[in-house]
Amino acid sequence: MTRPVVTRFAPSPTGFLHIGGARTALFNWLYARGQGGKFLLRIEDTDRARSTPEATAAILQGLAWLGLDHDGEAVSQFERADRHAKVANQLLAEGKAYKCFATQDEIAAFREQAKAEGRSTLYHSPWRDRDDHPDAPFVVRIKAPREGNTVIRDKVQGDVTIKNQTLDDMVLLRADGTPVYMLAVVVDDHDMDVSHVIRGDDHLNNAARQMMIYDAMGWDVPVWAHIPLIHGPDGKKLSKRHGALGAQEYQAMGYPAAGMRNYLARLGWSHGDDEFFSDAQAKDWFDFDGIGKSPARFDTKKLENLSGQHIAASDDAALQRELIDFLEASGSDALSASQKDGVLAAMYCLKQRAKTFPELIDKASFVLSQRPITPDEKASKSLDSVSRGILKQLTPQLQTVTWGRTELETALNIFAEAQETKFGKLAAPLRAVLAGRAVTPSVFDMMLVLGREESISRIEDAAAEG
RNA sequence: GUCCCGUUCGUCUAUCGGUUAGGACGCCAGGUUUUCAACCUGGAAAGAGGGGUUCGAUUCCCCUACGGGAUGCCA
Repeated sequence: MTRPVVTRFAPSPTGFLHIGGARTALFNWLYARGQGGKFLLRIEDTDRARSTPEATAAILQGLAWLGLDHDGEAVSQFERADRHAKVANQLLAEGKAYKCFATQDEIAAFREQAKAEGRSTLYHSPWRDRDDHPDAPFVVRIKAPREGNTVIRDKVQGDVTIKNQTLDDMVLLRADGTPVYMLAVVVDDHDMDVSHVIRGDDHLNNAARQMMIYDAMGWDVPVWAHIPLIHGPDGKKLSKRHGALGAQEYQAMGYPAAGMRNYLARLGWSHGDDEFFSDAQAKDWFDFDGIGKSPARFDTKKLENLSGQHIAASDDAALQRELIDFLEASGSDALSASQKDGVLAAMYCLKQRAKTFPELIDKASFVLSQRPITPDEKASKSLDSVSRGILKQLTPQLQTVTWGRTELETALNIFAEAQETKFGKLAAPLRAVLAGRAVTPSVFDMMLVLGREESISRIEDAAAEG
């Protein structure tokens, strides 16, 4: 029996979209999209004290940037509290759960003592089998099995066996009647028809607890896939101390979303020796077998490399669009129409050597500069006297951005013909540019002008003058 | 404390009992290049430790060490 594939990403809105969360979302998205299933989003906002609308917005924004589109509306877990309570009460009515009147102080005291005596801190409520119900606040606890084993059939971790005696009668409903996370996830995942639960392996132990609820309700258990967490460069658990870790920070640093997706997918998952791949390939290849079991560290250098490859492989127009979006998001001055045109025209060449959008901007400085351009002193010093002279002479003409490969090729031909003259030496850098191997603001600006029809006579004049 | 998971070059990883342990990023050297970058060639670099099982272990089992997670009326 095969259920339609439904995955979900269920972050709690207590902060920005963590890079680890982003990867979890990506895995869920890749699997759903690869299997022709659905990818749902659920905001786990049952912790009213820590959940904020700002955090929800940040998470939504992060997912949007990464292009991880979800199906349907995002579900608010908090709004489903009544449904969760209903399930708890059903369990209560069926005798599968019970009211526990133990106070938090009592339990805390028990745990402390148990710890001091080196015993298990597992709390066994005396109310599990009592019928007398005092008129006092209570929580609803599930009756956990005390014998046998629970085996989590995990697609990543394999079969993990948990002894039921290590499971406690976990709380389902708090004293104030609100549902607890463990209950909420199970009910929501069931109600949302989630077929595959792909999440961090910090939930591996929880799966056994959650299975108690599935069993008690007679529901089908989803397929589990607990993926290892991402660690910081020092191998320790990821925390804010490691610096920029939110998806938004990486967006702000100018990494293209496609590169980020590729990098994140490759972190902890592999498909043979494939390193650089497209979304289509990732969706096609993604499987649980390729997921490693050990935590991976975030490596900015590799992210940069992959980002550079994605920028280079991007469609010019799409890249221009993304660049404009990036500038907009970063609050930079908007580009003028001619600057946009110039960037687009230059893209074929620019994209070959930028790893991030800021680098792309940097390489495009000759296009973005205000005309006329004042020759770069430092750059022109590296030219020989003749070239410098030409550059100086042509400076007034450095006011156009209408150029492209055709113009460059024209210029190259001119230089090739002038091989015997002093201009011959400029043919090399020109060829380098055409081969996509070199570009500098000064040289490019010269070329930009030299390639123009009306410049030819000037060049010839200059050549004649020697 | 108890329970669960993990451990291959610096990093991400391949290997599903027999390989000179492969690739990628990074690094080093050389080449190309009017700068930077890019590019080309080459190089250094790994099975945590100890026991088994086996003709043969990185691979299977056990122990130890180290790392991580869980043990909440947090998610």
